[in-house]
Order: sequence, then C-alpha cells, then structure tokens
Amino acid sequence: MANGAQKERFSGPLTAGSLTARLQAAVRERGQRWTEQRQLIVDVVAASDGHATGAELVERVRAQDPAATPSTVYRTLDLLEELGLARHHHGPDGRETYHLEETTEHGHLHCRGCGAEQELDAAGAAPILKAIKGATGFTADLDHLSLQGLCATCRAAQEG
Amino acid sequence: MANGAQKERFSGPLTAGSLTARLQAAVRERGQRWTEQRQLIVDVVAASDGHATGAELVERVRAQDPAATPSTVYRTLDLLEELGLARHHHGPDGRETYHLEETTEHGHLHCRGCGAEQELDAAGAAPILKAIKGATGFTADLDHLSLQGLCATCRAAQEG
DNA sequence: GATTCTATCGCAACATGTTGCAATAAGGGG
DNA sequence: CCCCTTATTGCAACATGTTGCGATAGAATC
Repeated sequence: MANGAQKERFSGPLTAGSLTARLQAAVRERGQRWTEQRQLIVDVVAASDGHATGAELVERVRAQDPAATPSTVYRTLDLLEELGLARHHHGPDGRETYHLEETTEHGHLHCRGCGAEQELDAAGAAPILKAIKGATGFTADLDHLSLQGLCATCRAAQEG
Repeated sequence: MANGAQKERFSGPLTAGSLTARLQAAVRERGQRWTEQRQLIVDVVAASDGHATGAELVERVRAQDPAATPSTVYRTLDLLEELGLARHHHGPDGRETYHLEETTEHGHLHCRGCGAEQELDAAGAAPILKAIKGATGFTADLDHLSLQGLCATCRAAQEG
C-alpha cells in the first residue's frame, strides 16, 4: 500500500479562522464528519497554548459541554494527531501531554535532581539528532524526544 | 553516618543468593521489613530477564500467589527502584516497562514505521549522550532514553 | 514465648486512558 | 425535503496504575 499522504500537514501560521476551515475540509475529504464536539475540542486545544495533559483537556471540554465524554475527547485528540495538528508525548510519570503542532517543534528535558523541565528547540537539538542518526541510523522525532537526567547545576552539586 | 546517598547501589554480579541476602540487609537497615511477597516479587522480576510491563509482573506474581494485589506489587517495584535494583521507563504508549539494574544499561528506539524496537547500548549511545551534554549541559540517563522516530529502513522506504 | 511498635498488606475507591456496542445524527442522493 | 448510509457519540466496562485506611504481621525488646 503506497499511501504517502496518510498525514495531512498544516503548514504556515494557523489562525483560528483558517484553522477551522482547513480542518473541516481535511476531515470531510477523508470521508469523516465535522461535529460540534470536534469544533469545541479544537477550540480548547488551541486555547491551551502548548502543554496540557489529556485529563486537563477533558476537564476543559466538559466545562463547556458537560455532555462530552472522555472517550470522545481522546478519540478527537487521536484524530487531530492523525491530521498532524496536535502531538503528544509522555512525561516522566507516563502521563500524556498534548500540544499543537503550531507550537514550535521541540523536545523536553526533565531533571531528576531539581525536577525542572526545559524545552529543547530544533537548533539546540540538531547536533543530538545528528548524533542519533550517526550512531544508529535512526531518524528521531524531536517532538517525541523526552530526556531524563541531571541538569548542569544539579550535576555540579552532586559532584561537589 | 555511613553514607549520604539515599540510593544504595548493588554493584557487581547479582547472583540469586547474594541478591536476596543483600536486599534483606539493605531493607532491614532502612528500618523496613522483608516479607514473603517481597521475596516473591524479587524472584519474579529476576526471572523476567529484562523487559516486562507492570501488568505482566503483576500477573506473574499473582500466578504464584493469588492473594497478592496490584498495589503490593507496584509498591514493591517502587521500593526496588529506590534500592537501585530495578528501573522502569515508559514506552510509546506510556506503559511502564521494568528491567533489572543488573541488565546492561541501555536505551530504547521505537520505530513508528515498522513498530520495531531496538536496544541502544552504552557504546552506541556514547556519542548521543555526548551531543546532549554538549548542546544542553544535560547529563541524560541512558536507562530512561526512549526515542521514537524512523529506522533507516523505513526512512529509505518513505523517501523512495 | 509474650508484648509492642509500626511497616506492610489487602481492599476499595479513584485517576487516566481505551474499547465494544447500540443509538444518534452528519451529509449525500433521490 | 426526506431517506440512507455509516461516522460519531455516549455509555459502560475494562486496563493500568495510584492512594487512603483499617487489619495483619515483621521483628525488636522484655
């Protein structure tokens, strides 16, 4: 099966208006349907500006539409991922964290010393991804890169 | 005071006999207790040779002692991690995977194309960890390194 | 061995996701 | 506008962990 276009990418700035319009078109083109819940969930994710756990998104959606159920929210989030609009990764505790693709692609660094979380942008990650490719042939997804270890400060403290 | 470390490390080969003896001593020294369940859970983890999910370990323990409950198993696994005997990381689906510290420290590579999982040993990871340190100052834990992306084969297939 | 202190256990409830199924409703055709 | 097909929803049950609490049982002391 040579389906190169399983994922439809939304490139360029995603303003609220064009976002909905393009999503509607993309969903319909896949033989799927546009519903009020989907509109609401997209609005909530868009308003969440980056990082929110699945449970938080469910809660926010239900605040606006108590009839919405977790299964609907999670299924819609899956759809948004298929469409390339959203992404999720797993934190150190295994919980899901969603963010919009619109957000600059980035990885995460969790320090087990101080608990701090840093973001890692594409420029900073470039040498890392290159090293991964060199060492393993593997092309890693920056969006899913979630490292744990010790930040420079904590390491210095531990060594001292 | 004997040591400032909250983690007691078990270095050297961990044969079954000395493992139990040392664990008992370490647990008692912390003012904690050695129980039949703990012995059983250690045996099960030791027999699982590397990778097993939490649910699998629970199931295997209950096969030998139906009275054991998930909470006991998970709490004991937490204890083993505190003692430095076991480790866990989260797969792409967020599920926990446990392995013994005895097992060679290694990372994981999950290919989203073919679903294959490769292991990454210390030698292979060295340049990656070095790149991470260079780019971010962060000393990453190899044991917790869980990358997702495309393996060389799938990338070639996708580009071709 | 009996007593005592308290870590550990089992249970039940909860938190976060996932899945199967029947009812509903989106959207295209007559 | 009404009818049909079937994607989507809500529900309920399940899967995987986590947490609070009273009962049980290690193990130190007498």
